Amino acid sequence: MRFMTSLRFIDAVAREKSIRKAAEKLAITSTALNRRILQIEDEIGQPLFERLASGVRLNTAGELFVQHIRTQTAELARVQSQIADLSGIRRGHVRIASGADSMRYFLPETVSRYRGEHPAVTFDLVRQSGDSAEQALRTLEADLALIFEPIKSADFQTMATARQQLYCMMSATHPLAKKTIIRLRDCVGQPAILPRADAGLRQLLNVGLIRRSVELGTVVESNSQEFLQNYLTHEMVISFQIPIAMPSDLITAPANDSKIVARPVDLADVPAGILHIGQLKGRVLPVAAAKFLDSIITELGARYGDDIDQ
Amino acid sequence: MRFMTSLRFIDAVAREKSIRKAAEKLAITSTALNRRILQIEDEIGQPLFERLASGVRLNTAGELFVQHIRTQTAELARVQSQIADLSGIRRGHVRIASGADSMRYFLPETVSRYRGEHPAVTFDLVRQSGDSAEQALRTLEADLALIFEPIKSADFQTMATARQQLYCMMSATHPLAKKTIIRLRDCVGQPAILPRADAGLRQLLNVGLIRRSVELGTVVESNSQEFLQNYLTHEMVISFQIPIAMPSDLITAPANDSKIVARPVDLADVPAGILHIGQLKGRVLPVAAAKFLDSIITELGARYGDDIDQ
DNA sequence: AATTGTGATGCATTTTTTGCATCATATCGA
DNA sequence: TCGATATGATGCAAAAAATGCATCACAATT
Repeated sequence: MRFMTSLRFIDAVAREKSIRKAAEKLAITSTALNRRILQIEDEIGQPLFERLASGVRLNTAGELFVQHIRTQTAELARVQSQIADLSGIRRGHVRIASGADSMRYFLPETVSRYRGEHPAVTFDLVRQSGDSAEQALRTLEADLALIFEPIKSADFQTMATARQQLYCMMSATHPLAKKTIIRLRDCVGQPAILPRADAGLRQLLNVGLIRRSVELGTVVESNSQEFLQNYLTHEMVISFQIPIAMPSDLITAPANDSKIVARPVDLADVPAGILHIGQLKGRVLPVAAAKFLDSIITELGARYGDDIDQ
Repeated sequence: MRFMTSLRFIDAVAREKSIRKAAEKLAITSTALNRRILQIEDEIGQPLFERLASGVRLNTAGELFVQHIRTQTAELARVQSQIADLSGIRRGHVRIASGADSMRYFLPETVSRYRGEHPAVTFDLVRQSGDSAEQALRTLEADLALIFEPIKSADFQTMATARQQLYCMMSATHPLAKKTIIRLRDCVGQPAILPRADAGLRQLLNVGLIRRSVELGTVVESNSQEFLQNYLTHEMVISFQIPIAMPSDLITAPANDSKIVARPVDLADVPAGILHIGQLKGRVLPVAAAKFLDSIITELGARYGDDIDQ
């Protein structure tokens, strides 16, 4: 959209906090970019940026204006999506910020099914921690966020939730694999590999461990779920996971020859965590995003039945 | 604002329903305007206007897009006003749609007082019937509307109301002037000059007349309040008016030598009408408009005490 | 059939935007 | 303390975009 150019540029400068850096990203010279900014500031009647030796920073007026730019950009996207929707085939672009949990199996499956029905819809999927996912909603870089515990911002509007019981993962030959339900006391001293402390799952687990005075033999911490899962096949260790981050049939229809098994942790030891699916409070989503949200809710309902729509 | 040019142009074409007419108003050639529209349509990916032999008309996509343009324009004005407000002196522009009643004395006085405090704020005051005032709010041509009975649109958000008792106006030498309260039966057959049927006041009066089976000797109908009032000094006729459309001291402190007097009509015959002050539902007003609305409410409170804020 | 209105388009002109070279200034490190 | 290296601002020429004129194609009206 040509008429949005200057606004896009200002947004970019605000994000990069530097005219030259933004210019590079935008593939124009700093001269041109600088001039556009000066021109807008001139039309507004006062500066939007403070000039520092290290670059630029938004002043109060700039904060207001950039906020306006971002909502207008999102609004335009919504209107465009609505207009595209008139022509029959649904078009549009959906931007999702999500923790790693949903990004493994749930989103690939759900996005793929949705694209099967609406091939003209495209997606951005950004793996982010809960905090930055909420931030992405606020800056309108994302339409939807999937966050597993905890929600911090008051701007987050939960559209659906899914209870996620903690599961203990291990090799099929691990002694604990014989049990159908795992108690934390079974795990005392067990070598374990865990996600790092910033993951919602780890926080949930920690609360349980402290309450039951259980200590694990933590041998590896990693923020790579890939690593955690694959490591299980190499050493007799336990790990923990929530259903959404597992292949969809691992619990419901486990293969007999599966090398990895998942056993639920007793809810008395660790209560179920909540996966939140939401958007920026008060925002009207583009058609494509709104419909994909429906699709997510349907899928969660099919899998976990006990969701709560809000 | 330079980046709004194309959008402004499209809005103008939508209003004029003709590229050439709009071009004339915008002081450019139809060529340039036509090209801008083609360009935007190209970027959107589909046409916004239907081309007719007599001009153009918005199609569904165009309706959506023009609606977006209008809200965006209003939002920009609000942000600009908010930014201007940062610099201390309040700046901005307030656009008011109002019936003739408030336009006579109330708005001149109120606007003038407000401008005394904030000289950098400018005003548009458009005299309109109730229906088109509501329409002006919807198309975002007006920030505030003052409408005397009845409110039709669900998009109208009443921010304040003032009860307005009907008054009978006449020459000081008119026989009825001796009464302190006028009953409708006193007016049977009296030569009267009345506003036309589209005025809220006339509708209010009609209901009372029918209820009391009273007929006036209507000698003149006019939609010019100026005419109605001045005619009273030339012929022994009665007219009707509401307080907001009278000089502010005509009721509270009438001069002894005043040629025109106002006497209240018994509330049992004609109930008080309601003057509504409101905005488009859900809209966030620019600072200047919001503050002027406060000013209106204060003034109404001082005059009529019995307003209801909503 | 002629006239009058509409929007669309090729081309020359004007206006705006862009990029290069350079300046003024602030910060950091030797 | 003095370069070295960042930053944003600015004069000027080149590139790109917008504009206006003349004209076309089409439809409705007279």
